[in-house]
Amino acid sequence: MTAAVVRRKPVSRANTPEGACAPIACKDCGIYHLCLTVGGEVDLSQLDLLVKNRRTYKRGELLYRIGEPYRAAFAIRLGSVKTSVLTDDGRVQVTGFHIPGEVLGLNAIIDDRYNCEARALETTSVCEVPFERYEELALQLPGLQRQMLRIMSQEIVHNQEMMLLLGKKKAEERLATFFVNLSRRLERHGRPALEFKLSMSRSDIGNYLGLAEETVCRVITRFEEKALISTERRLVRLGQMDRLQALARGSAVLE
Amino acid sequence: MTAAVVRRKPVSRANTPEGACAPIACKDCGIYHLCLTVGGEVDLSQLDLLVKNRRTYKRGELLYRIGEPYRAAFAIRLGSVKTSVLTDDGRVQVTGFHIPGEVLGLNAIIDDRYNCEARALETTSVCEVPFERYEELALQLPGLQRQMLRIMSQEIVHNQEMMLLLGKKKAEERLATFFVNLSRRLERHGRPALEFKLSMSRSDIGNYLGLAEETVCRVITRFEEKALISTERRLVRLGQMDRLQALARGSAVLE
DNA sequence: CGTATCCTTGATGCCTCTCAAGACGGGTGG
DNA sequence: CCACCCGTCTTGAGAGGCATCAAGGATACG
Repeated sequence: MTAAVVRRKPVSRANTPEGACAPIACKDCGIYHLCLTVGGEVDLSQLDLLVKNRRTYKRGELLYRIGEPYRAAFAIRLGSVKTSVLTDDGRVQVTGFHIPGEVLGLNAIIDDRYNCEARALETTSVCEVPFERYEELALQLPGLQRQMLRIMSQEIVHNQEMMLLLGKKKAEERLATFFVNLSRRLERHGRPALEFKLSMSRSDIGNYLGLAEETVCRVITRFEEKALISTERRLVRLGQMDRLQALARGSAVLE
Repeated sequence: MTAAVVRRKPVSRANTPEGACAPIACKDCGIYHLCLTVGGEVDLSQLDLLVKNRRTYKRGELLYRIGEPYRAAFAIRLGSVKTSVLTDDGRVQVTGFHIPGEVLGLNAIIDDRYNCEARALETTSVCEVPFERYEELALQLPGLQRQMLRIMSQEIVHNQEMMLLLGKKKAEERLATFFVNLSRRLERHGRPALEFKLSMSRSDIGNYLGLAEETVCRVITRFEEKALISTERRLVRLGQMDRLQALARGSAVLE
């Protein structure tokens, strides 16, 4: 199974129909990316060492904890994961939500310890990518390094955007930004971008956005009153993306 | 000059007396680190291509802007720099302050464009590190890649801590965290850690911490009343580090 | 069908922002 | 060398956005 995936030929970067987007071969699946860049350059059998285990985590299970010795990076095939950091007195800050096709845990490669914790939001299937031989492999596969840098670079950009959001935006702008970004990422991974089911609770969203759970509810209600979105529990339909985007940018207010 | 620096032999990581800590050779200077890891492995003359220009920026001058094509990374020799990101409607979020011995602009290597802007807070001398030949060099210098990953990894950790601060901490905890962290970094670079001069304004600090300038002033005043610190304009003396640290952790309150 | 979890809405209070004004200090030009 | 000026810092008063506390309703799961 692993070998089959790894030896898959690089394909064009054109849009893939959703049906053809099997989790591990998805054009924007992290693992695929990691493999794509090295394909054809070296003996691909080496890559069997990279993608080893598949595993499923149940809702609430930890993929890794802060400070835990590095085991592997994780490419999500199905489900979703939240990552968070902690204060010494127990407060939690959710730092990100991760959907199929995304990779997490990469920056622990250098530190040898995870610097945040990751918890499955629902039943989640991942590829674990043990990188114990990372240093040697990197010597042979220059493209691998580039991919690593790219993924970490993206994370830095995301974190900077979050700092901007947490430091400068109002509640409505934060929620609008959240929906717009989630929508964009779903689209990038070939999934419906205007109607989807949230895998995280209002409480998680609030924690992520630096808001109280109740504030999240109230803002969502306001959005519904203005027909920006409609919701039913965790099912969300984005009605007016343009106005949402304007709100997210701060270039409009919800009059 | 450049060659001399580059060909410098690796030295022990023991503490260096402050006097011996010339900016570019400082044990924790970013450039030194970049060079250290590659020293002795390859033809060092290659490294002349890495560290090319020295340049001085005046207070308020931009090192680079958001979206500008990648020119170089910057190792600060003397002075200080702030980095910030912008909302579309012009709001600014300061994402970091950088002191001598630290490197910035690295993650633009992959994107080919800077993802934040950097501005000198005072007269600042930097080494510009043009990485146009980065990809080739990385092939020959595996240690270089590792250093890049380490620096980016540190930035991710810092950003995560900032998200925690911006999302969950109160004004007093934020200021305490700011002073403790700055002190730690100054110490790491062999400078006085309990008495120093801030290069940034109250307004910059407030922006960085997600607070209004006035709130920064008021909290500092409160700290002085409790004898945690003493200040005179931008000169700061940390009087009770233990209590500051307790505040920063959230495991104490300013009664 | 009961129970736990999640979501929603209301009332109240507080932390921090905003607006305002004055003090202080450093730099500059006469 | 002094006086002026402007940026920065400080403190006060008031307002507001969001957190907190509280309670009821909806949904999923065993």
